Amino acid sequence: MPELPEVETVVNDLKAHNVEGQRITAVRIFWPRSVHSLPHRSINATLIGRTIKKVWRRGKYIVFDLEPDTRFLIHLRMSGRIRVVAKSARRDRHEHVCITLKNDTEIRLHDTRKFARVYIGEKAKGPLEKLGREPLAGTFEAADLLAIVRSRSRAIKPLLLDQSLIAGLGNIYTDEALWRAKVHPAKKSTALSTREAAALCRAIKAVLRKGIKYCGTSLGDGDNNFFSLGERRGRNGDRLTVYQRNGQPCLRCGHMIARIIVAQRGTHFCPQCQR
DNA sequence: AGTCTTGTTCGACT
DNA sequence: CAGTCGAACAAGAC
Repeated sequence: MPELPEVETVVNDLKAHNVEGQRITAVRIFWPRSVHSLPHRSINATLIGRTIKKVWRRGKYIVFDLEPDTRFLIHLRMSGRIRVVAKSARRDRHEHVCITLKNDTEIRLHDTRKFARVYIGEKAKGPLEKLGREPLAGTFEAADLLAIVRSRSRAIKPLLLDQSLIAGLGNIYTDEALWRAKVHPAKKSTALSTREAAALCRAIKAVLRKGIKYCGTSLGDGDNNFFSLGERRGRNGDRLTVYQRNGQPCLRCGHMIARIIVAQRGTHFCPQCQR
């Protein structure tokens, strides 16, 4: 599923497909619940005729800054994918929102599960305001993570997944970061030492950068698997250290990787080196 | 053919 | 209030 590195990959691919600078000429919606707009009828007025000035990422949101001043967001949730295709291309039955551009291409939201959302105009403000720190920002340092883990008393894994504290981590990269930092996913956040918090901060940045470097994680061929534009697979799946490696040996100590449930989430870790 | 699974958000409950 | 738990979302896998 798309987490920070996957969303970053999609943003990079959108830039490579030259959507920046294009004017929006039409919007077609085939599954209304995929769109959050206020009021819903103003979608055309908010988008059509405006130019996409910049595409960027905040947490797991794709942000489209428009000119004149407004924006829309896309959150891919579990199985959402973005396509940029000729507007004449036949619509797939899972393509729920099509945004036509001046150059006769379309940005299409494809989602078998229909959980992905497009936030338009006023509705695009709230989601970004609720987000916490950007983990890859240079200003996000060990001391910042330490302050966050000390500010709450809960298991470290759900804390890392809390988008209002740190924006962009999901199940995959959280498990990867905790393994790398040798921290047990169920350990109480307040019990982390200064040293552990520093290691975890470094681990978070490292696993996210690695994910971006290999254009995201695509596991298997299922419908909720991640693909970027052009059905391009991420190559980070082969490089995961713990996620979905339960039953296989730990790459550090050889102990068998375990799968447990933490905060109702499937969690992969090494019982030997993560205490 | 019904049940389970999946990630995220949100609301209810403790 | 802070944290935990479960529901809802939707469709594919089994």
